[in-house]
Amino acid sequence: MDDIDRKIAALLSDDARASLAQIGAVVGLSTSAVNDRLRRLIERGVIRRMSADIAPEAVGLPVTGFVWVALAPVADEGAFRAAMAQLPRVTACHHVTGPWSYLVQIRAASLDAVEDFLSELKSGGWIARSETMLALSTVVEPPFRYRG
Amino acid sequence: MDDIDRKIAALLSDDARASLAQIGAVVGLSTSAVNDRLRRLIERGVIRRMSADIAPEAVGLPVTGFVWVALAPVADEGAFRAAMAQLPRVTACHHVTGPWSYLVQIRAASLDAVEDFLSELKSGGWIARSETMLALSTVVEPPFRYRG
DNA sequence: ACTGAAATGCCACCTAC
DNA sequence: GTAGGTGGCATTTCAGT
Repeated sequence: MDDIDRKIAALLSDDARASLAQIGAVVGLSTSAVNDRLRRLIERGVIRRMSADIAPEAVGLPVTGFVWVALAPVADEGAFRAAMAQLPRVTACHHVTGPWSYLVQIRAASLDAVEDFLSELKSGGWIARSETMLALSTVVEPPFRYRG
Repeated sequence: MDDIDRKIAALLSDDARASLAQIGAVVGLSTSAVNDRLRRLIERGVIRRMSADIAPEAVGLPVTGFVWVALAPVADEGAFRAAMAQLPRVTACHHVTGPWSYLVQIRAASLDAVEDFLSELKSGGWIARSETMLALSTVVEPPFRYRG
């Protein structure tokens, strides 16, 4: 993992369809050398996937919500995590420091859909308490992976 | 934007390097038809970019931080937003409802780097108050775009 | 670990329908 | 939207440094 590997990672982060020749021209390596490095970057898990970044509004998901979750004392934390990982509307879920256990970020079609999500959480019996915030506008946003 | 377009978006979200023929086989369309649709999806901004998803730890950025920001009353909000958009360590920045103005999400090399980021924010004169939380572990994470 | 060249195969594009 | 032909790359491989 040297500077050239990092440069390749940054280039492909910007354009996953860049050819080996194009990358080579930028980093000053032959296509073969770039091919070798790319193979290793994928094998070692440095590059997880090549993904199209979809505009969420364009697929009917204009609402971004942040849900603070305090888990119920009896909750099966593993099951909670598995459930979050499976839901396509959950774009992020972190165990965090501070007064709350988890921060869950979602994309939703509407405020009604946000409410439905909260109902699902509650009916699952996982949460003791929650607090929801909505994004009014977005300055920087990570790529959005549309999982259907 | 019909079901087939959404299917194409989801497929490319999973694998940006899928060929027109592969996509066509799944959605039941000829390569030409897929090509037309793909062109339109990109033109209309539904597909923003094709991007490699990089493992942040692999490029030396293992720490995820959430910084809640209350802007100073005199702060130039436009300048703040421009600054956030420019910083490569800022992975997300949203204007949010609730007691705080902004939620800024960062990736950092270490806790020291998080502290440096907060110092920068304060020295910029933008913020009145802030609160920082750290991710202890991550269940779901959006793709990470490595901007060098 | 990288170069350079050669070959194979595939892919996107175009035309015609 | 389909089907088919074509030209051009991109990836891959290999021998050599």
